[in-house]
Amino acid sequence: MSELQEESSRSTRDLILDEALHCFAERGYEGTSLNDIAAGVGIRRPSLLHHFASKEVLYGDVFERLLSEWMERLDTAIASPQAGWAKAELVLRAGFDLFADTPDYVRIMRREALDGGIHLGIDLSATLRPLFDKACEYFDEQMDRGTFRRHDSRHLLITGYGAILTYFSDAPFIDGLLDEEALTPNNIRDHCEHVVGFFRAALLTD
Amino acid sequence: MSELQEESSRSTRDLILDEALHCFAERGYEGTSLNDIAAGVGIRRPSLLHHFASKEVLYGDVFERLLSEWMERLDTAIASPQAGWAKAELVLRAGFDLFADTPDYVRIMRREALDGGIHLGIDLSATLRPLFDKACEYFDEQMDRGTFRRHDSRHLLITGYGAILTYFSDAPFIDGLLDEEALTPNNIRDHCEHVVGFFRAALLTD
DNA sequence: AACCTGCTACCTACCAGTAGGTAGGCAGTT
DNA sequence: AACTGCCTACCTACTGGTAGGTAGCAGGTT
Repeated sequence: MSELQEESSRSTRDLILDEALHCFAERGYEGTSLNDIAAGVGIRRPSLLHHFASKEVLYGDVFERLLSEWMERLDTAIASPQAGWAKAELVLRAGFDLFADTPDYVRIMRREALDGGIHLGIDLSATLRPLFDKACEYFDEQMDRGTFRRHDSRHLLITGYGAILTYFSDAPFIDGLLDEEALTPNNIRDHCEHVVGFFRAALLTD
Repeated sequence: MSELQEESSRSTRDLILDEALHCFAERGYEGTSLNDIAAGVGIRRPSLLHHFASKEVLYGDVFERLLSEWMERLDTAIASPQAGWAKAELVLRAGFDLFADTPDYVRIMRREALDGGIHLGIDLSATLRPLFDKACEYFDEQMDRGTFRRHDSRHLLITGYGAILTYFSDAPFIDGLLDEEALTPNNIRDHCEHVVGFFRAALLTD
C-alpha cells in the first residue's frame, strides 16, 4: 500500500537530508537556517518541518546517516584478511577514499568535534570508540612482535586522524598555502601517497 | 594628559577582546551573540559597540591579536641558530608550547580554516604563507643534503600542521577516545613526545 | 570657588530583520 | 472520508545596530 507515496515522501526526505548535510558542512549548525535548507530543496520552511520535527532532529538524522555510512565502509576495510603493514596501508587508503568521496561529511564531523558534540544527542567519541580500540589493539600487536617501530598506539592513531582529516576539512585554507586547489583528484592522490609514505617511514624499520 | 582615561579605556577594550576570543573559540562566529560577550564582561551590548564599531570589526581585532602573537613566537623559534633535526624539533616543540598556551586561539583558527576565512577581511593563508615557504625551503635543503629522508615538503608540513593542531582543536572529542582529559599538562606532554618521536622516526634514517 | 564646555563610558529603549516553530487550509491520492 | 505534502499567515524570541540620555571627569574662564 501507498508505495508511491512512501517513495515520493522518502525522496523529498532524502533531498532535505542532502541539502541539510551540505549547508551544515558549509556554514555550521548556527550558520545554517531552515530557510536556507528549504530554499535549496525548493520548498518552504513549514513543509520541511513537516518531514522533520525540528532543526535539532534534522541535524541528528543527517549525522546518523553519516555515521552509519562511515562505519559500514570502515568496517569492511578493517575486516580485510591482510596483515602487517599491508593492512595498515589498506585501512589508511580506505579512510582517504572515504573522506575524498564525502568531503561534506568530513567538514561537519570536524565542526562537531570542535563543538564537543553539543548539538548531538549521541556521544560521538563513544560511537567511534570500538573502532579506535580495535585499531589500538592491532598496532600494539604489531609493535609487540616487532613488525612496527614502537610508538604509543593511541597517540599514533590520533596523529593519523588529524593528519588525514585536516587535509579535507581545512581545504579552503590549504588552497591558499599550495596556490592550487587541494581537493582536485591529483592533489588528493599526492597527499594520500605522501601520508602513506610518511607513515611507512615512521612505522617500518627497513 | 588623560593618561588615566586611556588606561581604563584600554582595560575594558582588552576585557572585551578576551571574552570575545573565548566565546568565538567556544561557539563560533554565528554561535556567539554580542549579548553573550557583553554579559561576560559585565556591560550592555551598546556599551560594547561603543568600543568596537561592529561584530565583524571585533572579530577581526581578535584575530589580529592572535596572528601577531603567533607570528612573534614562531618567528623567534624559527630564527634559532640550531640546524638539522635539532632545529626541526625545536620548532615543533615551540609550536606545541604555543598551542598549549593558547587553546582558544587554536580553536578559533581551526574554525576560520573550516570556513575558508569568510569572516575575515584578511587572507589567512597569505599571512602565514611566508612562514610556510621558509619552512618548505628548510626541509628541501635538509632532504637535498640527505639529513632527512625524502618527502614532499609541502605535504609534509600540512601533515604536521594537521597532526599538531587537531590534538588541541578537537580536544573534547579526543577526551572521549582516551577516557581522560586531553589537555592536562601530562597528556599534552605525552602527545608532544609522541609527535616528536613520530616525526623523528619518519625523517631520520639512523 | 563656581561655572561652563567637551569628552568618555555607560545606560535604557527602540528599530528592522530573521530565527525556529505552529495553526489551519487546500489539492490530490487512495 | 482520511491521509499526504505542501502552502500562507502568523507567533514569539532574539539578532546586530541605533537613538538619545546621563553620570563623571578634565580644563579653561570668570
